[in-house]
Amino acid sequence: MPESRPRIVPEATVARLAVYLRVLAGLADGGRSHVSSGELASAAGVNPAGLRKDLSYLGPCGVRGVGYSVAGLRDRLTDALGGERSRACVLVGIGRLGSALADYSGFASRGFQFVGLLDTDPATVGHQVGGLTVRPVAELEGLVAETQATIGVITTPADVAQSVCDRLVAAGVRSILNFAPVALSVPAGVDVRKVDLSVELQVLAFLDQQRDGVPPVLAPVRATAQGGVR
Amino acid sequence: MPESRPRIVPEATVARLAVYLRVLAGLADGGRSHVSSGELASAAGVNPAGLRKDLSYLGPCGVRGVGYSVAGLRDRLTDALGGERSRACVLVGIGRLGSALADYSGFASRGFQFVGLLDTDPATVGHQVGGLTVRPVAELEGLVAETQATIGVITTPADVAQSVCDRLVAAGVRSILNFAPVALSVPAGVDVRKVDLSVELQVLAFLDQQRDGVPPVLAPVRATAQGGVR
DNA sequence: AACCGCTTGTGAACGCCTGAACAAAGTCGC
DNA sequence: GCGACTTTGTTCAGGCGTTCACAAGCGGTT
Ligand SMILES: NC(=O)c1ccc[n+]([C@@H]2O[C@H](COP(=O)([O-])OP(=O)(O)OC[C@H]3O[C@@H](n4cnc5c(N)ncnc54)[C@H](O)[C@@H]3O)[C@@H](O)[C@H]2O)c1
Ligand SMILES: NC(=O)c1ccc[n+]([C@@H]2O[C@H](COP(=O)([O-])OP(=O)(O)OC[C@H]3O[C@@H](n4cnc5c(N)ncnc54)[C@H](O)[C@@H]3O)[C@@H](O)[C@H]2O)c1
Repeated sequence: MPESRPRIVPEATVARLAVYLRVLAGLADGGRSHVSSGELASAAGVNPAGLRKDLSYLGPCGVRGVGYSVAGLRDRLTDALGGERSRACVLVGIGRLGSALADYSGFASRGFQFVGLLDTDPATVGHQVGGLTVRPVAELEGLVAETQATIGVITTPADVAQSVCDRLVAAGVRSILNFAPVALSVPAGVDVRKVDLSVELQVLAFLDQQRDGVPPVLAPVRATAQGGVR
Repeated sequence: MPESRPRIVPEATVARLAVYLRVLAGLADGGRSHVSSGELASAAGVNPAGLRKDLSYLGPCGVRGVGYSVAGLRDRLTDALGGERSRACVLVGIGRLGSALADYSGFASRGFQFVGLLDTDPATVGHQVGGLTVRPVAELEGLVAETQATIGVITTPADVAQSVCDRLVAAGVRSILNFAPVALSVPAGVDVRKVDLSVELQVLAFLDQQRDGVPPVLAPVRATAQGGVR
């Protein structure tokens, strides 16, 4: 059996692999059997050469002169990104954003299943959201242990996000997706990814201003003499 | 002395500047007058040297031996990231996610104001969300022209996201924040940033699997790293 | 069977960003 | 006023990621 080489995959590549996988799933539904790197790259919004390099981390996946087998590549990517098995997620903070996430069907189709919704607000606890009943946050530890959840999603206000994070980690969760606008500190061995929507808007505002303001005036300036007053 | 010329600022740095700005706002509310790069970096979840390098793109901002003036640096960052003026945003697709965004108060405090909410669903149009009335998507062009909105946020289903994007661009919007899981194609001069939550979960799943699969391989163990997009 | 067109896979150059060390500069104590 | 301490701003090197360009390989065709 040809052992697949466990090369190191850059994190940026992993994120793009997930995008390729989604595009491939759509192509498979459309009945396509083969696809070229150019077409796939176009649909994913990336450079064709970069896409081929990304896929090369998984070893040879395509057929030269033909392209990639849609179903074959899809399965390969699925396997590389964590396999078929469904991953249990707990969601803490069932407010406006948390409710939207809990109700979203797009996660389940990718193997991510919410197994617990937690909140402190008595007015929220007991409600049915996305087929689950919101439970009091006191049950967090028991829920994680019981369901073996590996992913925790934090959609609480910022001031309690760190304490929620600490409890999740202590309960055994090793992957956290954080929507609260704070930098969480976690022990080594725990991964945190942060989604910061305000930052996204602010970056857009900056790019907008830069475009109008002083566009490409001093792009290639390589002035090494920084001492002089400008 | 002439105003300091804006050097080329890497986009990754811009995103972090927005984070620093938020931390500084919190410190200012707390009454702090000065802060060191170490403390600020800790609160933002980055390396102190990297933070100083980021700030150096704006020219000298601090006082050696003392640190940074909280209010001074906050104002400087605010200016660098697009000024004080409030930016008008239109939100298309007032479903679960769109409603959560429209209702969120955290954007207004950073100068981003929703001036229009658009949807096609007759059951949604006319409803009051976040102080605004949802209007039919047919009014998109008129609304953008009238309000001079510069930012468009897309929270529609994926299959109509491209057409919505095209209409926004044609109406004059030059910055787009896209939550739909598709790669939007836009003409040059228009900036798109994409938020893809499924990808975030998939990356976490990959890291989780990698950790369990081949533990002793990864040399670079980062303590409290916070992912970025990058 | 051999050629030809097409597409993949990869090597190497380039540019960007990150992390650490060092020098400049300002303040506080005396 | 002066020294020493603190903290910034900058420079340097290293790693990572992206892009280009081309050789290698496969299918179809004659
Ligand atoms: N809604 C958005 O569009 C948006 C955008 C950007 C960032 N965010 C961030 O996402 C987070 C949630 O936003 P939201 O709009 O849903 O807020 P929200 O107030 O609607 O919801 C927060 C929920 O967390 C619950 N909660 C509070 N303390 C808790 C605790 N200790 N344990 C468990 N649950 C607790 C509250 O009861 C509430 O239901 C916030 O940090 C916010 O800054 C939201
Ligand atoms: N809800 C989530 O947690 C979540 C997570 C990840 C991604 N997303 C993505 O965000 C988008 C919205 O998600 P959602 O859960 O809010 O979906 P939703 O179905 O609740 O809302 C979509 C809204 O868009 C409106 N709409 C449809 N066609 C339109 C058009 N042509 N013009 C204007 N409005 C139109 C619909 O009437 C509806 O109100 C989807 O693309 C989804 O894939 C959502």
